[in-house]
Amino acid sequence: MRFSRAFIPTLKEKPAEAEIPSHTLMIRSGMLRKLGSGIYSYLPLAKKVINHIETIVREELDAIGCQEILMPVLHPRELWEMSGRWAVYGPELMRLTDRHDREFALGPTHEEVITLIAKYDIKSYKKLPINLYQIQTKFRDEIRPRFGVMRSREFIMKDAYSFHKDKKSLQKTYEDMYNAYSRIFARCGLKSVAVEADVGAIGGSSSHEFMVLAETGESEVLHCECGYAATSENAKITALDCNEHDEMIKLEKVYTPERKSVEEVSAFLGVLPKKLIKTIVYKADDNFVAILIRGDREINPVKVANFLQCVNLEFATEDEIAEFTHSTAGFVGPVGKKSIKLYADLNLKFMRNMVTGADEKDHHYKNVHLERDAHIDAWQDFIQAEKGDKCPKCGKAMSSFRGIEVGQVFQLGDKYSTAMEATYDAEDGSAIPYQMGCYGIGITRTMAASIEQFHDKDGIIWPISISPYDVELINLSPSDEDITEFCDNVYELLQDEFIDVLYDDRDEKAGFKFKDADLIGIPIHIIVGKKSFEQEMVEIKIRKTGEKITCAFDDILNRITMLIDKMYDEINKNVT
RNA sequence: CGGGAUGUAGCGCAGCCCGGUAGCGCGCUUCGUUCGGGACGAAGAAGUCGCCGGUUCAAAUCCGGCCAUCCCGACCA
Repeated sequence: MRFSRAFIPTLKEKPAEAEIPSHTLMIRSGMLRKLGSGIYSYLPLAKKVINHIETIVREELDAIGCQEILMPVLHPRELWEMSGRWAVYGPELMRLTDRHDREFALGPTHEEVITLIAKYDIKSYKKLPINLYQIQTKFRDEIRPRFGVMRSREFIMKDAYSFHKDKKSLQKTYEDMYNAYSRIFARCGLKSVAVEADVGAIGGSSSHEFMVLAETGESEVLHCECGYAATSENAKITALDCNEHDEMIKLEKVYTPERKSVEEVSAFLGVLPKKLIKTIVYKADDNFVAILIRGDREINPVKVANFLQCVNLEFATEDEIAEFTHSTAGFVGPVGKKSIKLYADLNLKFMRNMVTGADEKDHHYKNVHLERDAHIDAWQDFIQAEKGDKCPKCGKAMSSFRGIEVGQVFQLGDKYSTAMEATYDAEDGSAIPYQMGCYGIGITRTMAASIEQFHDKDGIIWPISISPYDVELINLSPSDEDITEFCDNVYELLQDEFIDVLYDDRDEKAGFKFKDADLIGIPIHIIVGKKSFEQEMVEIKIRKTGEKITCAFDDILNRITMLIDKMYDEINKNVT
């Protein structure tokens, strides 16, 4: 492609709307334009990257026997009623009504549609297992879209669904998909890790998220040298230090004027935060409950919601606390008889001599022992794992890094097939619900994740495997006929060898072209200028390292081919 | 949804407090000079000042309402 004819509207300045590198660079490099909050157009450079990622995805999935299909975006309400998710999915489901007042959803995921297809057309055990996928635009009405395509309301996703006669078959496909995912991200040139994910209410036996390592990632991943890795939300907690052998002291109410927060109470009473118990009142759907956790730890709302099996979980307001707990916000505590359920974190079970709110303004209790002084309705793991916590597998301290979730694999079991009465006929003629798996990859998010992982102050650095072009050919003297004729020839020579070239033939100054080239981030630049031309040489620059190689005219094709091969070798050595 | 901020030319911004002809830089068009890291000069095109209403002789500017966008939080298969 000649740059003079290409639609690559680069910008010199940082757009006001962008915060993180991938967002800023996608706009500046002319890949992306915003239509509304969380809604973007992908311009030619982005579309080429998307195509490359999709090609890798298709190759790897087809190689393990998946088949590509395309399902509708528009889903009738009745379909979502069948699975029960019209009610459960919540406001994130985009809904609309047609001229006949019939209701629809814009598909955020396709378990319902695919299960219906299977229900009618995959009737025999002889057809199982089968694994179908599509690459398509998904819609999710995120509360707060942000970071460009990283969290948008409309995005491109690859979603696959597998159907099995039993769990063993599902497990096998799950492992195949897991391996295919590892290969896909490796082939995209990305450093990724698979981490244990939340199986929660669905209760499947296994789920993993694939995280691309990046400082700006929204997820914190805890990992251990033994190989265990999980997001901080999903990581299991091992028991914290406990003072169960301390002497138990008599309960005592103390005056704590205006001290509400853990920090304030801790400082005022001169006790460590870990000796306090936080009592957090939640509104879970229409019920009010209190969760107790240790003062120095953060609550994990995912664990709370899973435990309570609720759809909406939010903090109770001060007024609601007053009305439903007969207590005072800031001084809520577990001691005595309660009007709402009390659930406590497991780590508090044997803790002695703790400090809690006294359900009375400006008062706390000291020396609380929950087993003695309160009635706890259930003990459960509620806290968020942190860096430094003990690994649940081997007990060593875990460290942390940040990551971007680009994919997830999931064993669904028979959740949807049972709900939608989707069964196959087994050998003995009985009708049995399918075992199902589902597997997603955020295509557009993967593109952004690559930029987060590989960029510098000048711009993007694409891995060769997903780069919009293989080579950028820069003619520094477009007004010079000999040089231009030479460049035209190099352009054609490379294209004849199926090397995808962006040819900067524009009548611009050298610096201008260099800046654009660095910004766009094509991995190899061929620079043709007067000085080197006279010596029958060109300059080859490696975008990633800045390394410059001089190269004789008749060696160009050879050198470029070698460089491209080398770049692919670098990537492929990480493909297992 | 709670808190904060912003909407003025394609992009980045000033002007608003103190009402009176709508500005700057980049980009765009034309011409000339320049030509290896975002050149220079000259000429030019381009804006219902987010929308609606109010106050006023007069509103980008003051007042009210609405909408949109961004940030923090809550939330997030």
